[in-house]
Amino acid sequence: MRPQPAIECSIQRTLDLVGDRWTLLVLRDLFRGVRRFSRIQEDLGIAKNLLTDRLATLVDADIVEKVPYQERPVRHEYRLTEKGRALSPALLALMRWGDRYVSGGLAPTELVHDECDTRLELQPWCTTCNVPVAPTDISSRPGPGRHIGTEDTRV
Amino acid sequence: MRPQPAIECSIQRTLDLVGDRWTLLVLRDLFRGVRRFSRIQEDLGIAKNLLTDRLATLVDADIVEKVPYQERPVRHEYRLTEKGRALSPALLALMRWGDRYVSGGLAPTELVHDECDTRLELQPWCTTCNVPVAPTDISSRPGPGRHIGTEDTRV
DNA sequence: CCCAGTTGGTTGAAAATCGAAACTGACTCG
DNA sequence: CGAGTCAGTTTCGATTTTCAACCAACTGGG
Repeated sequence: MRPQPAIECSIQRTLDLVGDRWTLLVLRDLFRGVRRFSRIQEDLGIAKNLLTDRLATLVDADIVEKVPYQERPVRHEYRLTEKGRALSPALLALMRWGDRYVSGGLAPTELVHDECDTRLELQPWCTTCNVPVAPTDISSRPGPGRHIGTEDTRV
Repeated sequence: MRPQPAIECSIQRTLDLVGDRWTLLVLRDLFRGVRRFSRIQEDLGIAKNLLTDRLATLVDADIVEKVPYQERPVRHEYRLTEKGRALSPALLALMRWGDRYVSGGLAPTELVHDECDTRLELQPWCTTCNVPVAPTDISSRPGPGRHIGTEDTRV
């Protein structure tokens, strides 16, 4: 799919799967509970052949599963797998960025914590210290999955 | 750019700006410190005319700025603006997802907490309860920036 | 001065992808 | 029986992307 493969980078690998113009929007709809072919198609205005194709790719990648919601005629809906649900931080991050920089700070939709009804933020979280981490307290280093050439990794 | 506009959603608005096959990869390179036209072009294997076009769009959107790094001949490099840097949580989230689900848990690059040197996670965080929030404990509701129709917002 | 090389592009044609609309097939409901 | 729904598939013209060639402004070497 990607022309010059080579680079070992999880961002690239992720975008190879979900980084086209429609896929993340399809996933957003699934997160929102819009799970049926025709509803997604209507909602996004995506061409049906493309939706067919994108859903098949997502099912292949085990990000989405196709489950029957009725017999005769057999009809399916598309549900996020655990792998698919794990994309929620990415979608949330894109949404919060859009809220702030494209929608002028006025969120069209807010995501809230069920228990206390406050709007969610997205933060880097240290599982050892059990605290949120500010951008200034972050460093990067090559991991076990292979090194990528860098010059200046600081933003 | 989007065929059926209508829907008021910050994810869609964000993806209208950065949601094509190359733009997020270009931004990743800028985060990594790869800032010059030819270096980005080589690194990604993107066609030059597309890179020209994508960079111009990013500059237009004030996500990237073009700054001269030498006179005679005048040569420019591309740098993230504050708006561009604010996309880091989104790229981080995509990276962590790729680490876990595409790279088999072996991160090519890790981001670590300076103080304790452990790898960071990126999680929705409730600033009221002061706890990380699982996807299943999230609801959505219309915000001040306009309503979008929803049925069942549960994941 | 001339020549090769680097950087940051532009141009144009071929190939791949996308979008809109028409069509299909399995079934239900009246 | 006929109309309608859902989930697609097929077709084909329009748009995008890729690939390769070209260009302009300058540098440094001889």
